[in-house]
Amino acid sequence: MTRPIKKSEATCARILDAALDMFRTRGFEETTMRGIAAAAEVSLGSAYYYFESKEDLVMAFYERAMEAMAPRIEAALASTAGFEETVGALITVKFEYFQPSRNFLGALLKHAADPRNRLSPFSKATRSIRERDQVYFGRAIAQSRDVRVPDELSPHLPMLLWLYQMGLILYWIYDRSPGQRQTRLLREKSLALLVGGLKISRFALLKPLRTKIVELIVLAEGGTSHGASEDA
Amino acid sequence: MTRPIKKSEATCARILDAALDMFRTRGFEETTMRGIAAAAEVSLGSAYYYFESKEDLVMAFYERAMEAMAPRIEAALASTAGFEETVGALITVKFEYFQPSRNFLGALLKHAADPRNRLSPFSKATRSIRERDQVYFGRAIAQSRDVRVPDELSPHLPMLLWLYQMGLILYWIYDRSPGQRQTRLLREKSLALLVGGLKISRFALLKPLRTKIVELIVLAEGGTSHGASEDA
DNA sequence: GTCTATATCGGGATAGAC
DNA sequence: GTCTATCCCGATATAGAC
Repeated sequence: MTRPIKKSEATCARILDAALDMFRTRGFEETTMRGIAAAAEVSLGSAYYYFESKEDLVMAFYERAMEAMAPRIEAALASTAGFEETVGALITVKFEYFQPSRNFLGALLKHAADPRNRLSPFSKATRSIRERDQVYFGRAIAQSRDVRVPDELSPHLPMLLWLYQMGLILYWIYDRSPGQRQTRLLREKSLALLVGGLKISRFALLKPLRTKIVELIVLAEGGTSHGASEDA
Repeated sequence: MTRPIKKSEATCARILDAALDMFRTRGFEETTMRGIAAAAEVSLGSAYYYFESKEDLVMAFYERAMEAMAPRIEAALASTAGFEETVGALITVKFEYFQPSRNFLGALLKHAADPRNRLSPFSKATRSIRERDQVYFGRAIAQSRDVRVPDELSPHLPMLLWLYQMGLILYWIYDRSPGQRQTRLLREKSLALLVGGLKISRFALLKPLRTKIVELIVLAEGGTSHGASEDA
């Protein structure tokens, strides 16, 4: 209790390290709990003592990833570049960090569509991670001088940008072009188009369209579990 | 051989019926092959004799669904209503048909995001089903008199409408509002907005924007496995 | 050709002994 | 806290009844 490093912590870390390593190299499905236990030199039962399920190990992976990316994200936000560059940089951090785990993420995103699945980026369990990431986009918007977002749209924009990022990541995971060139192109072109759209979204002429779009966004958000009201 | 109804067909149908029933009531993961065999009153071996895997039973479900919906879809296309109504009717057929299987579809869509998974609506295995459905949307476009789609956009529109439909279905599956009211609202409003967008997409003023969007669509299609070139 | 019974394997998860 | 033994399930394989 008094010592900072207990034996149990070391065991726990050893299991997690072994798991993440195998997840990265072999993927999620291919990695077995028996394999993890063997690599960590503990029994199967011990592995389950520390992590209730294979999914729990994935949650730990998410947490670690967000922690590791935080300083790089701060660096991206600290630069004085324009809005498009800053958002592009935020997204690039993710792509670079997840590059070695691309296959693993692929296996994970099988569960992505189901917000009831703990591992889904839309689940309650991943909520804090998701919100932390959306706050980064919010800061990019707040500090940008070259793009002024209409007031009705701005409360939704962090979420929308995050969603856009998730779409890109999904595309990237299944992109089979060499070096995922296709995703890079799509990322650049779509971001330019998106920022262009935001810039003209203030035009008075577009007011009715804008209103309808915001209505739709509010409506869509209302039906999700991570919206304002949580239960049902 | 000569008799229309062979014993094997009856057995096969019994297994499929039992499976679909259990899928609907209990969900995909919770339904076991042993359970299916027991409900169909055949041995486990027999179940595997007719269906190579649990996934095969799901494929049979898809096939059945498309067959069952075909006449209703034809009826929707036969009406002389406008474009928005016709597309709305096409989509409504799906919602009504899949209503009793909503939970089951939820379990399925765990695999949806992975185009390499056979059960994914984006997979090679489901390709013919997907294309058949897209053709329906193509017919709705072709016969519509109130909406003229720009030439650059029209080859992509059946796919885009199908994708839009899939998005709505995904939303619907996880919609927890009573009677999935939320989805109905979203469906109506988004379709109106979409058709409105299509109508103004012909304006000469929007030509540069249109070009960029089409470029983006072509780019995105190029990276998918169900695009023009199939392998890699 | 149709079907049963049964054995086997790999893998996630759990119970209970120590 | 750790391990062994066990269970369940999907999947495969096989031998043989009819």
